[in-house]
Order: sequence, then C-alpha cells, then structure tokens
Amino acid sequence: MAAKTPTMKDVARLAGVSVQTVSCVVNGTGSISTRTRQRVLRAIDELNYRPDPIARSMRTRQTRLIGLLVLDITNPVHSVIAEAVESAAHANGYKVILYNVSNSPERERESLEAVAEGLVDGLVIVNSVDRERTLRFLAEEEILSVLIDCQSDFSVPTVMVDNVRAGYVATEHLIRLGHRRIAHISGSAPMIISQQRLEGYRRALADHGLTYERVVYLMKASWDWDFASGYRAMRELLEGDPRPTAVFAASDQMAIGAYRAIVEAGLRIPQDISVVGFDDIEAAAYATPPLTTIRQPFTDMAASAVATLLRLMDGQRAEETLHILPFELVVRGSTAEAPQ
Amino acid sequence: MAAKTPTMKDVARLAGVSVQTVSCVVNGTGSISTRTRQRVLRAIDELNYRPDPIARSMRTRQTRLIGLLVLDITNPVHSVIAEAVESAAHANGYKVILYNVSNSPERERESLEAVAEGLVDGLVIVNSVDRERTLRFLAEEEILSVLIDCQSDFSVPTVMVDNVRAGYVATEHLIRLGHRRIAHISGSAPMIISQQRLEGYRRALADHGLTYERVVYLMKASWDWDFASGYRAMRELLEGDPRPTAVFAASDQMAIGAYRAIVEAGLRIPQDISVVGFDDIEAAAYATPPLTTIRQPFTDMAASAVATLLRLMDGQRAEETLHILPFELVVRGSTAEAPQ
DNA sequence: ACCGCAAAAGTGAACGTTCAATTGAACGTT
DNA sequence: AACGTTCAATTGAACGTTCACTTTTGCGGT
Repeated sequence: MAAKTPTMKDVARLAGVSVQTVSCVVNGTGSISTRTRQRVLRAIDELNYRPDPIARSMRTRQTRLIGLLVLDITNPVHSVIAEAVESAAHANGYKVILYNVSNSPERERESLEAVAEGLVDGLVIVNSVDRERTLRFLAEEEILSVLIDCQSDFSVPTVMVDNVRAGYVATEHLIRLGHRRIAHISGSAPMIISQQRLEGYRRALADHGLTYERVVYLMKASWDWDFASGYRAMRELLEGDPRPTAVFAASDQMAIGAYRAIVEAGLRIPQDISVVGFDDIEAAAYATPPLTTIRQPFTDMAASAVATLLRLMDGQRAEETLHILPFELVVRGSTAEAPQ
Repeated sequence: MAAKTPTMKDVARLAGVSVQTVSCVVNGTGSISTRTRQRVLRAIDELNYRPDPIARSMRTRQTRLIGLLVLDITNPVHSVIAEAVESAAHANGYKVILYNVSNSPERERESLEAVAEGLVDGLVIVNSVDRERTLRFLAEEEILSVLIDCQSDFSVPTVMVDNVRAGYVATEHLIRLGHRRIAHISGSAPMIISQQRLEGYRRALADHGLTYERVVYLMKASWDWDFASGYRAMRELLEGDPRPTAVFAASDQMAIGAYRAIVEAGLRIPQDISVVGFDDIEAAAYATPPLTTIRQPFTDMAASAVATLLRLMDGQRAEETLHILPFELVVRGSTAEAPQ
C-alpha cells in the first residue's frame, strides 16, 4: 500500500508539463507563466511532493549541510555554542551534522575522516584535542572551515575573545581587591585558550610586582574544564602553604568544582577565598555565591563563525583571518577584599 | 589546479578494471580475486579516493543519517542525551543531524518539516513542545522515530523512566525524613514528564495522609526547567504561609535555582529547607550543598532509543513500544530531618 | 506579411554510485 | 569431449535532480 514518495516526474505528469518546468517552479528559476506555475503548484500540493535533497545534492554538488565538530557537547560552553551555530545555520537554510569528539583524539580523527568524505559543505570546529593534526588535515583535504577557540597558524579563520587580555582582567580584578596570593587553575595544557588565559594571569601578576604564582595544570584531556578537575585542583591548592586568598579558574565549571573543595575545607567564599571563573555559563549566576567571571559572547561568536563559513563557502577568501570579539568582566558575590 | 576529487571511474581506470569491480571492493560485496582487490586498493590509496556518500545515498535510498530533535540542547539533560545518541549512532555507522527546537513551537514545526524532506533515515525525539502535533505529523509522514521523555498514544516507541514512581520516591524520601509540608516545583505543564512527576508527588502525599500540597506550575515553555524558573518558583513558595520545610523540584536546574532563592531569603539548606531535584546532572554533585536527586540513566536511555530506532529502520516492528528504564534515588547533603 | 526576439517550455545528458542481469573463464564430473 | 557449476568481472540501467541547449510559442515593429 505504502504510497511511494512522489518524484518530480509524478508532479510533471499530473500537471501535464515537463520535469524541467517543475524544477523551475520549485526553485524559482527560469521564467514560467503564471498559469502553468499554478497548475504545477496544485499538483505539488495534491501529491504532497517534496524535492529530494539527496538527488538535488547529487546534481548541485552541495549538500547545504555544515559539520559541527565540538570537543564535548556536555560542556555548557559548547552546548551554548552548538545552539547558536545550529540556529545561525538554520537561518541560512543549512542543517548541522553533529560530531561530538568527547575529548578523545581517536574520535576527533574519526570525525575529521568522516567530514572528509564530503558530506558537509563546511565545518565549524569548536576547540580541538589535537590542534596540529586537525589543522594539517583540514589543509590537506581542503575542507572549508572556521575555528572557535582554537587558533590557526595558517589560513583558517578563527573566532575568539582576547583570552590573554581576559585572563589579565580577571586576575587584575583580584589584585585590585588587595589579593597578593592568587592561584590559577589552568585548563587543558596543550590548548591555546588555556595557554592564553595563563599568560594573562602571569602578566597581571608581573605588572603588579606579585611574586606568588601558583598554577595547577590539568593534563588529562578527558577531565579538563569540568567540575571534577576544578575540585581536584582546588584541593591541591589548599594543601599548599601559604595558601592562596584568591583563585582564578580557567572555566566556570572548574570554578564551581573549586567551590566544593573550598566549602569542604571549612572555608568561606568570598570571605576566606575569592574565586573568579571564565565563560559566564548560566550556572555561574546561580552558584552559591554567584560567581564573578569573564563573560564570553558565545552567541555572537557562533554567529560570526557561521557567517564567515558561509562567506568561505561562497568562494570568498576570508579578509580577516582572526575575529576577536569583546568579553566582559561580570562581578558577582564570589570575590571580595582580601582577608587581613 | 585544485585536483578534482577522484571518483570510482578514476580508480577503475587506474586499476584497469570496471567501475563495478571497484564498488565491490569498496563494499566488500561480490567475489573479487585477491589480485585485483590489491590492485584496486592500491589505486584507491594512490588517488586518495573516498566514496561519495551522496551518490551512494542516491542509489541505495538511505543516508545513514539520523535526526536528533531536541527541545533545548543547552539543557544539560538534553546535552548528555545528545552526546549519547551521537555516540551510539556513530558506533553504528550513522551520523546525526541536530535539530534544536530552542523551546519554540515554531522551530519544532520547521524541524519536523525539514525532517520530512527525507534527508534522515530516522529520528530520535527528545521531548516535544507540541506533543500532539508532533505525533500526528510523524504518523502522517511515516517518519521512523523513537521518543525519549515524551510518551506516545500510538505506535511510536518510547524510552523513559517511570516518572510517576520516581516522583513518588523523591517525595517519600522527604516524608521519611519527617517533613509534613512538602512543595513541588513542577516542570512545563503540558509535558508528560511534568505531569507524571507531579502525579508521583501527589500520590506519595496521599499515601502518607499529608494534606499540605503546594505546587508551582510553570507555564512559559521557554522558561521551564531552568535555573531562572526554579528561582522564581521558590521565591513564590517562600512567600506562602506556612512555608514548606521541603521542596521537590522536577529538575536539578530548577532545584539549583531554588537554592539561590532560599539562600537569598537567609535560610539554610538543608537545616531550614530540604531540596530534592530530578535528573542528577553533573552540577548536582557540585552544588552547595550537593543535591539529593533522582538519577536518570541518560546514556542507557539514549543507547536504547538508538538501538530501537535501528531495529525500526531495519524493517522490524517494535515488539515493545514502551521501554522503562530504572532510576535511582541519590541522597546527598540537600536533604535532612525536618526542623522541629 | 515577414522578420526578429524574448518568453515559455521541452530534451537529453550528467552527477557517482549500486543493482540486476550477463558474459567469460576455470574446473571438475560423467 | 560435452556439460553444468561456480567464481570473477563486465555491462547497462536506474536513483531524482539540475544544467546547458534546443524548440516552440507569442508578439510587436517595419
């Protein structure tokens, strides 16, 4: 019984015109008399015809699909970016194929391999486990792509905030509150954004003549950036002597993980220890106390990335290869004057 | 210059065989002598040939793509499910197209419309803004699909936990701690899971002869389930007199939002008010205090959904249409004996 | 009347793959 | 030596569109 899905041929037959005419009506190309257009449209409606995207892609050699290669979709930062990418893509008639790397180099390789099959017209990459390899692969396979939070040496356009500056501002905020012993919980060590935020932290300390520098590096990629690693890092910091009066964490999730360690140690935020995060995820405002953090314009970043990618796919070379968007320090209740 | 991507024809020419032979080698079908297979493989390697997925789909009439229609990817529950769906799909050689509904009926309709174009072989739906319409559409367009957290009256397979029972267990946990005034922050009212969790709450009260019943319903879909709505709901509850000594929130996000309202009111958790959440998202364990909650087996749910969908796409009718997976009460520091 | 020209519609091929049918060769059996 | 069977490989068509051309129609100007 199951009525086979109708094709253009069926529509053409019913409307008494050629297949090509139907195609023109559907795509709004060529010139069609109003009379026949009506007939065709009625036929389309009657059969509930929908053009086959596969056949169309076959012919046009483009799929109107973009890939979204994301380090870890369960990370709130990434899921917010994913939402915005999907939204921007949708607004431009593109669909999104989700490649979730799950923090695994293996999965990243597989995903890139899958992308190289040519199913997608372009690729948005949100961070990367193995940056060098990824960039090499993109170049070799000539995959049109745009990076978010993962800078390129070559010609792949990148969207980021100025992470060095942001790290500087976050740290300086603590310094201005009188803190002299400020620690830093760094993100995954090989990642550019970790390095840049760390660099900003260091520069701020240096510019203000502070010599106390304590950094916890996180090495296991699969643990990085999340609650658990922030928790473990903070415990490590609390064992140090003298212990810091303030901490700048490279992500909000790690900051909130650090909260846990601080509270467990019987210390109070911000009376005993001030905490600054990074990202301003939704949970930051609802943490106890609300988290002071650096707000990244994730939606704008994603929109900008998609816009750039669309331009690239349109054949235009990117004019500017590095798009820097503004961040913002959001002061909440997790930071206060340094204790005496 | 840009070397056009090679096709089977190129491989065939180089290897000195027919196109069909190449096809057989690539797909491992038919019988090919080891000698020619070697030759073909070498040619494939030399040209860096990759089969064109579009052309393949054109012929086979299947895309090895599944759609993931998700209410709101920024919701941690949904992003965890998305991760698991993508992972399970990947493991079975499928790719995932992400349709993010963003809590909007409009977007849900558009996404379903897009799915109906026939790009995907099947669809996983994680909750729905307009359940009735969605189910009707699926039936009309004969879209193979599986639901998560969104029950069907008809024949669409569904994966869920027993939300009534879970709501009951969560409430009973509070009752056992001696609480007599227990409020409930409900999720989006039209959603099945909201209704079921509420039902469980009510039954537990009834079974234990408690008459204090206070429910905050959230109506605006775009606000539901998140921190902000939990916060607002809790403020409302705190204005009531007598105020509850315990709250069961229909999601962890709302529970954590409620935390904020409780702390702002100068009350302590759990000494003054106990809180139970639902879902056991990662943040629950790192909240201050750690949140007692109902753990849902999201990864299993997603895996089960994908497995069912694959079976469906394989032409097998679903044997069981409702898959109920086990939940678990996780007791943490947000619940304690009722104050005197 | 005739020509020219634009608008409207049609035709056949092509996109890269797989399917169904077929050929050719190799080999053992009677 | 003729025959059937299996294995190896080939051939031509088809999947549903769109593209590049061609044909037909209609219409105004000289």
